[in-house]
Amino acid sequence: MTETPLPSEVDVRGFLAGTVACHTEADLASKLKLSRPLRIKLGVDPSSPDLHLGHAVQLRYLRRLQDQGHLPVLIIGDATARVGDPTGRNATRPQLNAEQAAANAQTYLEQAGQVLDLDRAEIVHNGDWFDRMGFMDAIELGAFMTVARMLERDTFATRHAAGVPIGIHEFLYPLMQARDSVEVRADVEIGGTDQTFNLLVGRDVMRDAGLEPQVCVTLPILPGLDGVQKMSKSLGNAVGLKDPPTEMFGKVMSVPDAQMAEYFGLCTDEDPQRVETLLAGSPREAKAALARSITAIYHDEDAAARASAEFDRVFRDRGLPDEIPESELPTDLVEDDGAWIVRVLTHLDLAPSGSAARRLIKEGGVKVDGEKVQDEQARLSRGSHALVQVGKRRFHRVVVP
RNA sequence: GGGGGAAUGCCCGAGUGGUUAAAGGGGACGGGCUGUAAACCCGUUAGCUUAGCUUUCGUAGGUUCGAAUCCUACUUCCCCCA
Repeated sequence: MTETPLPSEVDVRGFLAGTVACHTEADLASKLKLSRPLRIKLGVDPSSPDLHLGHAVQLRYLRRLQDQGHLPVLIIGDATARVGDPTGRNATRPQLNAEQAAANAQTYLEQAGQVLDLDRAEIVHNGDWFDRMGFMDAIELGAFMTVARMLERDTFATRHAAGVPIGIHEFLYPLMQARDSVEVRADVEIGGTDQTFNLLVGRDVMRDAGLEPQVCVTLPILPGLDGVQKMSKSLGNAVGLKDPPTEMFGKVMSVPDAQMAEYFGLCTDEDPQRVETLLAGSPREAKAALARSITAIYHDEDAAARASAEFDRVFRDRGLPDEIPESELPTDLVEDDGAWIVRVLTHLDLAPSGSAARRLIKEGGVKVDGEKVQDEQARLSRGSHALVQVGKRRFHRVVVP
């Protein structure tokens, strides 16, 4: 018994396309009826200066709402960054100092601007209000939460059970985030599904402040390049929005096959029909299309095409990349019979230590001018130019004085 | 305040006097293969011009022919009781 959807229901569906959950749809429907731009809050902690595709999932969603006429309210969490969001952490986060937070915030905005139109967004820093609050204000905020409720959270439950310490300040984090919602009078707050608890606390705190509770919309979490854990810079499984084209392309090529569909959906604007066709075909081709599509978003079509061509050249055909760093060896590295390969490798940072360099040679991972180096004692003769290669993808041209 | 426990290599984690530079796993790196920096298989994973030497198991001392393993003090952390 399907009924004809009311106009607001249509709006709700459009609003929520691609999201995971919404608390509550009824609230959202009534907010949409206000026929004014909704204030969409996204809180970001400048804890790490580099944004990656995981952040972009949220930014891209925000961009869509922005294009529907809503107003993104970006909260730069310079205060919250100094506390550290415990979500998903099995250890207390390092607390940032004010300068680090400020510097990170700057680069954050630069990168967010690749996705969002910052001229049509409101940007605020939560230090503006938290720095003014006194200790008693914080206590009052703390009265909002019960220890039992906090301990129900998986993050804390796990840590508590494992005997990993939990700082009191970490309990305050969700309350700070909730307080932000009051300050900016958020209509809607968005975040990853792992943020559900934090988002919902905002509803309670807003209600108490005599405001309409915000609608909480959660978005899927993008898995990292390992295909298992969530994308995160500290896990080293992230594709940075600032990554140069070839690196971005290459990293996407290392996404496990099973995650391709998810990446297409969350990171690209590709038409679902086309995606289906691609996924039905050669996985190699599909992934190349994915990599190209993503690279084009953060660079341009041209750069993506070049990155794609270079990838084929370097990895499929075992050729040389476009740009190879070049440098001249310092003279103190060069002896009468030339420059010792082990020293050259460590000097160029192609190996972290002499022992590691020797190991690489033993493993057959070092080539000079395309020839595998067999002898650890090999020298690059004086006055020569040499192309040094380690593994499949690290190249360096050196001039031996 | 009282009692108990823990600190090991990039991470997790075994190891309670002697082939222990330290099991196993993860990660990373290298090789092979390929459809890619997927998957799979193999190898490497402290430093040092390396058949050898030096340093490493929270810190500082001590016992011993010999210690990550025993003792003392210190530091840090966790748990339980109050």
